[in-house]
Amino acid sequence: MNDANKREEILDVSEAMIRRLGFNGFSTRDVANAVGIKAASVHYHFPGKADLGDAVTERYTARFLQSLGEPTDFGGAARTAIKHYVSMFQQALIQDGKLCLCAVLGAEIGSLPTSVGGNTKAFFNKNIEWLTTALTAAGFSDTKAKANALHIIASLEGAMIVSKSLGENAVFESVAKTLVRFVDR
Amino acid sequence: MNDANKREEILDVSEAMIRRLGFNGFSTRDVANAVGIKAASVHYHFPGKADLGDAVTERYTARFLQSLGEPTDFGGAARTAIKHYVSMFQQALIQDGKLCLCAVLGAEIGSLPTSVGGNTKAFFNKNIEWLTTALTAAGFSDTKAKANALHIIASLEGAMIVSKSLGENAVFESVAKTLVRFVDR
DNA sequence: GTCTATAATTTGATAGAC
DNA sequence: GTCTATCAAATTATAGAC
Repeated sequence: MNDANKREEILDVSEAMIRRLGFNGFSTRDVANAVGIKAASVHYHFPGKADLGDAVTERYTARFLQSLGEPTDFGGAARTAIKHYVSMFQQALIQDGKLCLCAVLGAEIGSLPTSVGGNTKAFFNKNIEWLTTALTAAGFSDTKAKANALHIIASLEGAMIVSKSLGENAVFESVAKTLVRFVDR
Repeated sequence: MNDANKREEILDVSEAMIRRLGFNGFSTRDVANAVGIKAASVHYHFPGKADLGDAVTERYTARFLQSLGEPTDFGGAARTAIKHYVSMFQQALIQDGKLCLCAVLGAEIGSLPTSVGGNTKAFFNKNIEWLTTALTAAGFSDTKAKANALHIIASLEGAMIVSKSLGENAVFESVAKTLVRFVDR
């Protein structure tokens, strides 16, 4: 395992822990143990926990946006765009069994390092922009596109939390289904 | 300040801290400082932090359900029932500047004491039941009532988180407005 | 890059005086 | 009920050897 991979491994484990336990629910030692190194080595790669949080949120946002692709690629098909968007969250919850990183961080935004809070905010803004652009391209007015974008991201983030809390994927599935029908009208 | 009030004061401060910082974002010492007593005195009222979490979640759920009233009080008026339900969350976010307690706890459910996680789950189940009953009383089929109930609570919890993260109440207001129109059809 | 060793601080909690 | 005093463990690091 070379350096670059070890760094990525630390990020992988940290992201998983934040999404399962919250930013204040684990220690750098926990990360070290899971990776198989010592806590001091984690601090070599990331001086402070805030730096670790920064790197995790930046990587997560970049990866998420890249997987999303261009919002204009769906042309006039709003339903296709929304289905694609919904499937991104669905995959995270159902396959990985994990919440959206920024749903967790957003819930504890008051106790996050400033930079991590800023990255969380940026994630939401970029997602809203993506959805608004996709819906505008599908013929929605600017006002309706924005309102629908907010509704979609809020529903999905909330559905993940409720679904995970109840231990029933069916909750998320139901909301996702309702959402696709809803936006399609 | 008599005993009963001091206990309530501890609960007030603890609830506020959980809703702002998350369950792992504060210490019993923080609570003691805010109340103006010593940490040992907090432990007299609540032996462990889990007991404190239990009491906060139980009180929150009871108070929330009482404020909600009976779901059948709205008769056939789905829009009135939903508006009332939405206003409960609106008040918390806009006036108190705080998220729903269980939105925060649900996001960090993986690192909560078992009993607190159970109370969080119970809050969601009771809310879903309230909404389902209200919509059924308004003429929705059982299936549609349930699907709408899940959609409503998910949207509101998610909207609070996104809104708080972005520092814009407008996000919540938009989702609330969309939601009332949506359910009304 | 990773280790050992260490340290300052915080945290959750208890014992026992008042 | 609240306090002082205390504690063990955990947490977030840092210094310096290898």
